[in-house]
Amino acid sequence: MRFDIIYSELLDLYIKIEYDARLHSISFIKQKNYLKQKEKSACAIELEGYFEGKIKHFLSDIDISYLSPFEQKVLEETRKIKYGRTVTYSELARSIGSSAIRAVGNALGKNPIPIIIPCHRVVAKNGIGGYSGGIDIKIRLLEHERKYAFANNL
DNA sequence: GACGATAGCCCTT
DNA sequence: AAGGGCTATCGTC
Repeated sequence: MRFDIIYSELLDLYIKIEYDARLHSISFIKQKNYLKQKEKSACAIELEGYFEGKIKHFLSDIDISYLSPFEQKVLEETRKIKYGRTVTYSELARSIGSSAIRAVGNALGKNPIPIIIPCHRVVAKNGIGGYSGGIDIKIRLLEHERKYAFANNL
């Protein structure tokens, strides 16, 4: 398993990206306690593009095979939400043929690959809902996407 | 069984 | 308008 660290000005946080052949996890960290990598993964480059408002969808291969079937379904469905758009927990549940609205929230809370799996685009019907990494991150990501959503292509 | 990143309804300030 | 209680719903632990 290898990892990269990048810095996000938008969030004022470092982001750790763990991967082997496929992307394994993304986590937000306050301090860069690790050495800088010489070579960045494709995913790290994509993420940097994302924070510049240039990248609007990700091509990186992900590995979430160790999660339960339900969780995988929720996260795969979340991946289909387009840049700058939002969907409610209940809409997401319905789209996978379930009425387990709260279970959807739980599954999203376990998302090991935030941003690439855009769980920040899932909101409550009346309000913003939650975010494991901290609600301020969710708000910033959504504002950032609103800002760039209509800049050019999708 | 209890607990949620829900939702809807029905109160009370 | 905002917040609390109650209930339905269902996948995890």
